[in-house]
Amino acid sequence: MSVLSTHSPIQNQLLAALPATEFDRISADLELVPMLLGDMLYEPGQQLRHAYFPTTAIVSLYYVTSTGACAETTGVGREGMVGISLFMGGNTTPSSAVVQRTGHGYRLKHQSLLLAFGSAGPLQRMLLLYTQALIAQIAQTAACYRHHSIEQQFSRWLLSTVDRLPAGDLNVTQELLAGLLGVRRESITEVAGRFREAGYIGYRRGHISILDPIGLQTCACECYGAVKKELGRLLPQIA
Amino acid sequence: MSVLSTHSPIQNQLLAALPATEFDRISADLELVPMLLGDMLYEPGQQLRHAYFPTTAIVSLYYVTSTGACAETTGVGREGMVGISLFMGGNTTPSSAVVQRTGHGYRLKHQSLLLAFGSAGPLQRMLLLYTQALIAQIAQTAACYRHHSIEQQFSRWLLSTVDRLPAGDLNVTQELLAGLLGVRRESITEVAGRFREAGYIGYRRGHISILDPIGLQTCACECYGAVKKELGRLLPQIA
DNA sequence: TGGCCCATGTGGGCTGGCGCACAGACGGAT
DNA sequence: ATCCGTCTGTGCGCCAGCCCACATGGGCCA
Repeated sequence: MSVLSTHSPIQNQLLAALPATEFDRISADLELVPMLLGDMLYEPGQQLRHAYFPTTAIVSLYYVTSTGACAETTGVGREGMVGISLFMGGNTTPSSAVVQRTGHGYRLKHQSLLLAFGSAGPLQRMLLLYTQALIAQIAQTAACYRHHSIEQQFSRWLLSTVDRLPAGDLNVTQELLAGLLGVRRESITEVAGRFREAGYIGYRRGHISILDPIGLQTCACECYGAVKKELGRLLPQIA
Repeated sequence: MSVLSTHSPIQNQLLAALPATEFDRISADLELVPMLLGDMLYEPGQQLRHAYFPTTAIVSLYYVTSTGACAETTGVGREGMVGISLFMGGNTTPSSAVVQRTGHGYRLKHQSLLLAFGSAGPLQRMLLLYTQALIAQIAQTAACYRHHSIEQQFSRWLLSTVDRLPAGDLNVTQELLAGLLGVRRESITEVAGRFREAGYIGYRRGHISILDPIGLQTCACECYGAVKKELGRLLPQIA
């Protein structure tokens, strides 16, 4: 099974939503890249050279505090892109981006992106709308961190992650996940145990699989649905 | 003392940073408006008609959870604008914006803003850079909510608020402030008491004045400085 | 097949922030 | 000058989530 036959840029929903003529303008510059768990796409202050459009990979954007604690501000999967600072003008951000699920994506050179963005067509419009959705997502995360329990946040994270997955289970250790959410590993272990007992999820060393999304939704806060709804409002072509 | 003699659009730092020719294109459409404590500039889902450029007023953007709890995601003063969803394309947002400090600002009709934004000049560039700064601010707030104590967050809030003020004290009750930060009123009372004792702030019924910003900084988390630094990096013309 | 590393399970003690309840006191309005 | 509503002070008990320490066991590699 060759790589060429199984991968296509239109697996990324943003790219898929572009009108054909607009897509053709950049398609030659789209470069398929493997994205491996732990790959650091950018670090604070580092100049970006590419924007990434994940297809099967998932990326986490997060902040690191001065004491070393982490907090994921949002995830990016096939519904989005990484590197909005390229067209927003800042070229870099104070946050970090790391691959959270191994997979593939397409990257686009800074120049090509700017060129396409600058022509004020559908691509610009789409990227700005996606950025607005991203803002809503980050803001929702802030409220979620402030008010919701670990159980709620964990459910929310699981649900939004399966939405970004074609299928199958996640290769994530509880340790890593706790790090992303900025909570103790033990707290995750405890909640995960409850969820397994309830039949919502299954897991073994380094793997989590969602068995009952509906059940999970009863545990999640409204943030999951709110973010999804806003993305659908802004970019109805997606999902 | 007439209103005309004491108010000018260039009291807003974004407007002031525009090149003269660019500023002239919109200046005729800028309308001075009073902004009173509690004024709701927009609610979730409500179609915006104007963008606001505060001069002496301060606005809070916040989320309300399904249980009625609030969480401020960011504030906007003379350094920024309210209503980015107008040029981002979504026209509305799931958040709310309310005036937190009485003052004035200039508003600009949706049409005029779009027209100026669409010409891809310095104004577009500036608004996008400001939006990126806003994203950084919201993301930092998320991390802050996750990891920092009420004392740290309170200090941070006070410091970033005085930065938006020409001078003088704040007309804010502890109750309102607790609501914004999404914490108990009693928690604010307690920390405020400690700060007063330390000589950092003074207050009486509904008023807070910052006496020792340097002292407050020793209590604040890095978020205050980080946000300020990022704004300075993206828009060096401002402060 | 055996060994080792790292992910997961479990328990105990601690504390920041919550919820509730009520007392005092400032200050605008009559 | 008085009154009353609202803002501020304070004291409980409570619990989610923290930090720390250690036991167990799965899975990869030699």
